Amino acid sequence: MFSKSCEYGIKAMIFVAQKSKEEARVGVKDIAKGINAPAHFIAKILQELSRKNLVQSMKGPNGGFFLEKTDFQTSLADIVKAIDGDSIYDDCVLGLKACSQKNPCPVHDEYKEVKKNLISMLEKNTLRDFNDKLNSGNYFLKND
Amino acid sequence: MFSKSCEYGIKAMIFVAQKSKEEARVGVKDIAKGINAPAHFIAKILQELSRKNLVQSMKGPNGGFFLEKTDFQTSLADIVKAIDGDSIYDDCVLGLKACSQKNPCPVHDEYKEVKKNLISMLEKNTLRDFNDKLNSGNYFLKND
DNA sequence: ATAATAAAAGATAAAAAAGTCTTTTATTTA
DNA sequence: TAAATAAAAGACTTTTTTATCTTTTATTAT
Repeated sequence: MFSKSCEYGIKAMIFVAQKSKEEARVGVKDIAKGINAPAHFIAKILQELSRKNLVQSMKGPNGGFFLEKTDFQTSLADIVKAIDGDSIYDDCVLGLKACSQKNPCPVHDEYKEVKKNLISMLEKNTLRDFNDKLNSGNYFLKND
Repeated sequence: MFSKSCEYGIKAMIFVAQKSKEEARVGVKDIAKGINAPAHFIAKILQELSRKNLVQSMKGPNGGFFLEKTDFQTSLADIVKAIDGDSIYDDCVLGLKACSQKNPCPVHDEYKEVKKNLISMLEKNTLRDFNDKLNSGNYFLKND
């Protein structure tokens, strides 16, 4: 479904959201531990997300990644698009270059519904939502 | 969503279904042209599907791949499982090893619906269905 | 039988994705 | 101002996926 980078990116963003209340910043090492991912790899991913302004960062002592208030309304779709691009929106299930309503592959019509469902899910769920879930203690960002 | 092998596999199966009426067999080269895919690559994929008995094959002159009557009821899910394994059924969207109802990732609940929708689509659509669609002339297995 | 045809099988190669390591730059604290 | 800290950047390595090439085996037609 998503690339590994994207899976890590989503988890990292949720983790930072969770930890970045009241001006606190989270370092790459903490994030890496918190989501069970390779530190250098997520550093790279977060740098990309930082360039695209989905997350903020600060160098030096007490530096790290953090979110501004408005960043909490970032949706899963925003993160996925920033990392994996628009493939979920644009690509044909069967990989046809120019699959469209007018030029559909045999699976186009049936897949359209699934896709709509998926995109709507990605667009309506924001970092704030996941934050609330994690606070309930019943959801996890790692389990091994 | 699916691996390239799986995309090719689905297209190849639909193509063979389409062409394999009345005992006719289709060669790898024809399939490759028909779905715009590398011949050796789809040969390998079809060999795998043949071993799993989703498609039949015959060597020698007038040999090639073909379907038996019962093969037409093969669903997309059958093909996907044969090539990509059960990852669509089993894997967590965020890649957690042991994500489950009791140990869910933050996206688990929301993704469950999407997944259900996707699986139901894959299970209900068979080669016969796509055959009918292609026969209508309004659907395509390649467009470049 | 022999030659031709086409899939089966397996080795090899190329490309992309995932992951690691090192150096540089910005920031803070002493 | 110097040392310490932590992200930024980019080179590099490994692994996986995708693709190609060659040899073998089965089948058919002459």
